[in-house]
Amino acid sequence: MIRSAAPCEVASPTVEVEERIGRASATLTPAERRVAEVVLEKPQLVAFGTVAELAEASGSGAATVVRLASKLGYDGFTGLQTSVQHALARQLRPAAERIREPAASDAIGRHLDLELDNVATTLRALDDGALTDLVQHLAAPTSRVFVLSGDASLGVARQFVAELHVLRDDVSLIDGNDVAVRRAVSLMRPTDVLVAIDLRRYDRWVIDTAREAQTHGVWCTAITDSLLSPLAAVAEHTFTVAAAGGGPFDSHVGTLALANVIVAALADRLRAEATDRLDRAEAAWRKGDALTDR
Amino acid sequence: MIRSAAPCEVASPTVEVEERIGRASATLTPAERRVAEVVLEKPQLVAFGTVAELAEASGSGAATVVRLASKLGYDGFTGLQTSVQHALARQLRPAAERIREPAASDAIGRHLDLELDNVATTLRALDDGALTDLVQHLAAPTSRVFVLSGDASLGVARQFVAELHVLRDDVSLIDGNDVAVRRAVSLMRPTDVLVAIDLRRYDRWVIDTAREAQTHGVWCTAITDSLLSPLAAVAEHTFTVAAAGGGPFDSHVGTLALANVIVAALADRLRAEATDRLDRAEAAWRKGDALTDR
DNA sequence: GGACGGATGGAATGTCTGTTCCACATTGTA
DNA sequence: TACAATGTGGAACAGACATTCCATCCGTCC
Repeated sequence: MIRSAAPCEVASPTVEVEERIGRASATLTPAERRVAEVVLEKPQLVAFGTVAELAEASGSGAATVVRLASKLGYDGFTGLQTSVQHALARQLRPAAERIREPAASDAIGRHLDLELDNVATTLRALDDGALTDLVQHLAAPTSRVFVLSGDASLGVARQFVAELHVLRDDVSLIDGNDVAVRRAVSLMRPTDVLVAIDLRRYDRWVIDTAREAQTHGVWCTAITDSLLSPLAAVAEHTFTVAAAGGGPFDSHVGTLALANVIVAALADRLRAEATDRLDRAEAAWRKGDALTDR
Repeated sequence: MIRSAAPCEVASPTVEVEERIGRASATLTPAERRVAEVVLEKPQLVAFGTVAELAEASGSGAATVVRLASKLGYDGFTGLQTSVQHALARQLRPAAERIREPAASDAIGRHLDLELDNVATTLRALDDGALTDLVQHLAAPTSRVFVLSGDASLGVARQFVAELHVLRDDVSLIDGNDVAVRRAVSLMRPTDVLVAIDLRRYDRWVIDTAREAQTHGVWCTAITDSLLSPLAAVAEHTFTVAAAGGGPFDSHVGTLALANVIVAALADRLRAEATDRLDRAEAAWRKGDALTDR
């Protein structure tokens, strides 16, 4: 049987160092061995710590630490530390960069990795408290919900609006020419809720509109690419999305995944009313025979 | 129902730092903002690097880096560095604790699993030959491209249309009332291309419209949930998508990922014309000062 | 039992890094 | 246009660090 030769390339934090320690383990003195054990068990201590800390953790002297590093073939402790740092950095790289290394296998696979990373990064960064707060505002029966989006994400925003609108009334997308947008904003009330969606290379009119809405006392949330986004400045909560694209455009897959979570959470909170609305829509479809299974 | 208070301790690489940057973002000077961007994008540089390196990476001086750290409330750069180190160390805690991540009993984790699966299933099922063929038809300069979508996926379809339209002319979404739709179909020609998007509980009008288009000799492609879909019957190629949703609606994350792949492939094939179109759009935006970085 | 060799940790040293201060540039304003 | 205020980076300074050297200790062999 030919076993695949260790396909798991993630490996432990310090492949390079482990190998050198294994190779030299026979020639290590007792004190050096204690240091080596700590290096293997707590790589962070090597990556972030100092010679003195590593010496204390292993119950030895600073000189022993440096001697071990030299014996392993490194240029002093600094060399060992650099090696461990590189290993750790490689392990926690956001996968978006990891992909470009292997000379891009097939196009579809590259997209797959990219989009998976977009979804994972976006949803892992999602703060539960902020989500709950947003949903609470979206669920308020007295509020009206407005969605504002840059041109690049307009389709996804429309998808978001459409699904929100199934769950509750008074959901609208702010869109159209300058006159229409300004009118819409001028009619906003402090009880209203705004969800603004825009990624870097921000549309100026979106930023301006969001700012204007905030001055009207509207409760704002931002879905954007960074906490340094101008949208974040006007928002109570900011949800950051990963949007690395394999083509000429940003990918809004992460944004849509986030939208799905928000919609699902809102549906959960509005269960009673939402199911009623869904049932009525269902009845209307059935009456008109609008849907079919085949 | 008492919601579990979501202890979810995973968090993103630098939750602490991110929060502080978001809070202070309004008071940051231009140079400080550049530094902050690097801090958010490359935490490793802060954790492993020095003030000088961070200064160079952000194109600013060492003093600015230290000032930013102080402004964020840290005790100098050292404090900022320590904070990032702690965050990174938490993130890469080996396997033992991270195994909980994919399991995920909380709502967000459930969505994460679902959406990852949607993307993976959809793109893994994507046939390279079919994709190439579709792109070839989409790239034909004599063809006109029509996109047809069920109501549930209309937003994603609009996103698809918008991006296609940046790459080439004559792309339109078939939408509107029955009269408008029938007129649009009646004017179709055998050289045209139709991409029909609809998932189970198919919209009858979408199926009918697609069939009608086919009788006009239009080259049809289906993006749907199954090869048994009625859309598949009229299509030259059928791309199946996974759309399991955590809420009351289907998730169109997989569909959007597929759309991204198609758009990217088309952009690749139309490189010359597409970049020209992108450049002209860019010039127009610049002239009107429509986009901004902050 | 004494002397030798290696191992070990403490202290001195020189380099590197973070911090602070100040002169210069840049922006906004009268 | 001139002035004021703020932003900004270079240079000096002080501290921390890795490194090296050396005295001490322990085990071993003669």
